[in-house]
Amino acid sequence: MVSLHPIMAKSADLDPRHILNKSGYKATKGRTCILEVLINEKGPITVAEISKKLGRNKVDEVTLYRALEALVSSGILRKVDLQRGNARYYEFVETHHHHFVCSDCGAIESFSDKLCEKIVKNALKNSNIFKKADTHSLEIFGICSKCAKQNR
Amino acid sequence: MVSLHPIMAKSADLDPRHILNKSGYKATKGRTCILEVLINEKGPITVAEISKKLGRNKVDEVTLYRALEALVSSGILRKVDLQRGNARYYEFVETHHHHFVCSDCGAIESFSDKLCEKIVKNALKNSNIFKKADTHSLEIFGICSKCAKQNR
DNA sequence: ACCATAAACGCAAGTTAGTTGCAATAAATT
DNA sequence: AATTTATTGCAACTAACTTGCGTTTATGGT
Repeated sequence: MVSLHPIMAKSADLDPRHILNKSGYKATKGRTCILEVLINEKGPITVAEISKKLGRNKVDEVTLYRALEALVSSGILRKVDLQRGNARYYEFVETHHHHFVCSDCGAIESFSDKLCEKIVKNALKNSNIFKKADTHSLEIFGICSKCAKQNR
Repeated sequence: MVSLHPIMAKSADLDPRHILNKSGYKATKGRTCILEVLINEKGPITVAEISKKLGRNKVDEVTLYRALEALVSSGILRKVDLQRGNARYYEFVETHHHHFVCSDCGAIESFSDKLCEKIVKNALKNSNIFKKADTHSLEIFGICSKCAKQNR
């Protein structure tokens, strides 16, 4: 075990191997690289894009799907639907946030708003069958100014 | 043209044929039945479920997909992702609302909250690239009390 | 009521997205 | 270093969705 010089060390919660082990997974070459791609990406990305970014570390598609599913079930990744064809997107969950998506070019802008918690609280209060919320997703769709200009 | 007795008449905005024509579509037997299923359903439903509910009015899957896509593009239907496997859900858009979904059994409870508009407004104000929002989707995920009881 | 026309349809075939079972491999634990 | 158990890759498969094209059908004009 080589210890890194302080300035080189990643904070533990951004180190793929550490994250994997902490959640009871083996830090295999495959999963480490997959998680690394998602940590660096810092935004939603499709399975096909992940595969491409893996480059020479590419894994079998089955392995990729299984890894993603596992990481989602542990809350390390999040699966989001950006209404772009049939693609599902995955993103590393660092802080909870939402997306503003361009329906035309797919540009994504992230945002967060504490009012969301209030809405969830309201929904719980008014619900007959739910007593607790685990998570939520909010996406706003529109046309970005670049596309708006082009389409005119 | 037979005019219906007042008590039999559907309000125009719930009559599939009227809705179709108003948006420039032909009120074919297929599309009329498809839209009828969705109007009666009053909640998100999968393509497979729609097909089953069509019964003897079943249409080819291609026809179904093309009809759904057209109706979504006109804002008559809405496509939602309830994070249940790979199924996409469609629902008739009567009033804007959101979903509280049980991650276990898939039970759906609809709700709406005016705070959402506020969030959209905030997001627009803070955005660098969006000047206008068309629509948004909000889903809350949790375990319903029935499933919570069973799993214990 | 008939005709023209454009939308909508169904079929066949194809693509993309995601899954299952299983034997081989590689982390982690002892 | 040996053992254990998660993870991997392969082959084959299912599910979800799409494209092209010739035929049918609703609708608006005569």
